[in-house]
Amino acid sequence: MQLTQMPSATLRQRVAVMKALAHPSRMLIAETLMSGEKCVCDLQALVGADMSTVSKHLTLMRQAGVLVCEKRGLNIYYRLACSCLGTFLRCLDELTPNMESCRSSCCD
Amino acid sequence: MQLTQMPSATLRQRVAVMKALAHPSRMLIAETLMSGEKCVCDLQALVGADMSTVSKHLTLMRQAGVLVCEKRGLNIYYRLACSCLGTFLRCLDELTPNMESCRSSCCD
DNA sequence: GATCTATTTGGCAAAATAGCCAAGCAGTTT
DNA sequence: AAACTGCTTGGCTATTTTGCCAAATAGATC
Repeated sequence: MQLTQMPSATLRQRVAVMKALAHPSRMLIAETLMSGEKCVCDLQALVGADMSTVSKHLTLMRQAGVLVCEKRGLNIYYRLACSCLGTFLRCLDELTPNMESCRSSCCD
Repeated sequence: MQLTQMPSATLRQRVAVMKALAHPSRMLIAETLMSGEKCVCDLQALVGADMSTVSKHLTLMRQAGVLVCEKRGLNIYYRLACSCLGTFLRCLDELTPNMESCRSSCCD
């Protein structure tokens, strides 16, 4: 692997963000946080996995720069760090209808 | 794992797109294709991996709906299927400067 | 029709990721 | 200060992803 051209820091940052969103539980968390911050226990209830698993997902997303957290009282609240995500996801959702043509190989 | 709420087809589609972009070689391919279509051998030269590896990356991206391909003459040309990607990536790149605060835990 | 060219597919080993349990930890309440 | 609350970390196994090689394929050229 010999990835020239783009600044590698930029590339790594972008890939980290994509990885942070490339999992059903994490995508659901991101979607949910678009309507405002939530504490870890809320997100655990949403995802339905072990608390430790959810915590690890959140750490990953925070380290990628997708989420920010803040401690208030007993709870830790997470929220989205960037607003551009919603726009992108809505665009992707609209892409879905014409998917059949995209999924097939051009050699079929 | 018990992911309620969002239509699961939408969730799966979104996750597939994110996975398709969550790899340095594939992100580089996506970035490159923003300036127009390229054939597989061009992309192999860019990425610097085995041809079969690049081909598998391209298949993954096509199946996720990120790329479309077309055969012309001896070559197969790949291009981006959606234009919204560029906007999102530029937004992410601008996010980078304030990353330090995002990466740290709120409990530090 | 044999050969060449561009690309895909199969198969496998190595590396990365996911998720559970148990244990740790920092504030809070008693 | 003991016990509780909300969350994170360590450790482990199971699953998924990655990337190479070798083999297959489809169309172009000889």
